[in-house]
Amino acid sequence: MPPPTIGEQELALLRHVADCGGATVGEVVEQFGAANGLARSTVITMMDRLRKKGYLTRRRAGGVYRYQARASSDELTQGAIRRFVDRNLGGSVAPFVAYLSDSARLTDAEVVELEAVLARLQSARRKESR
Amino acid sequence: MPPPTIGEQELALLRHVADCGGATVGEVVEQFGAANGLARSTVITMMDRLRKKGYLTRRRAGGVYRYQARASSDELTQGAIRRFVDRNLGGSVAPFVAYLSDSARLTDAEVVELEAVLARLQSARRKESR
DNA sequence: GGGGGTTGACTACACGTGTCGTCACGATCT
DNA sequence: AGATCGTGACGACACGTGTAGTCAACCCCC
Repeated sequence: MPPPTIGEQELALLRHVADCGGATVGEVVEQFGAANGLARSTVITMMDRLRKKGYLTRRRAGGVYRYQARASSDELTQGAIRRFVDRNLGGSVAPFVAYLSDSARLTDAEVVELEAVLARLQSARRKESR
Repeated sequence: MPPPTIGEQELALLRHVADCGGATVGEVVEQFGAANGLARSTVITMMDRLRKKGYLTRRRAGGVYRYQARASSDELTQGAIRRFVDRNLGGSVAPFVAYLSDSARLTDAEVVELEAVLARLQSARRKESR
């Protein structure tokens, strides 16, 4: 069984929990729920599904369940990107690189990071071909 | 009304038609349909939905409809990326830059392209700050 | 110890998407 | 003309996701 799919809203919620490093339903409702205009029952349903899909764990703590994400927010994001690239871009990141071309889309910090990434990439290539 | 959503399979089909620069149902079935194991009726349904959503146009040509994509394959891809970045990455491409770090994911050609993109970006920045 | 708020399990419903079958029609072949 | 074949319009169904209401159980405070 491949990892179950995740909807966009589910991913957002999952990431929120991951960022908090664990939270109760009440907390999630207060933060994520309120911010997104979701009813309490909606939040519970989503967390339950996420749990059944294996993305969340929970353990009783003081009469209440405390949920925890299996993966970190970063891992989740990387996974989402991987799926997107595979399924929508045919596995090639070239279109994405083209997307980056629009300078307005990158902040200065991102450009710097991109430079660093590229430098790392280039040195890795050199080593390989040696 | 924002542009109607598109499913992954729909996007793939739409892109196929765009790449062909117009095609009949029969052609799409033969190529895209066969390649993806889809029944003829499935292809027709999808093309019809795409048409109703405004992504495809059609005109009768020799007793048969010939469909044409409104946008080019590239535009579609860029649009899909934009949506993905907005909805799943919170509008920031930083996570994607991090994703690029894994050198195994880029071909040599992509690295070269990335260099070019970065060079363009850097000169644009310089100009801006001058 | 009884009430009122909190918590969680269940059920439910709408919509989009993926997938098909069927049926009627018009062109074709013989 | 009759059999055949491709075409297109519809209707249909399953599943995932987003969203919410209800109801019973539980806990804390007075």
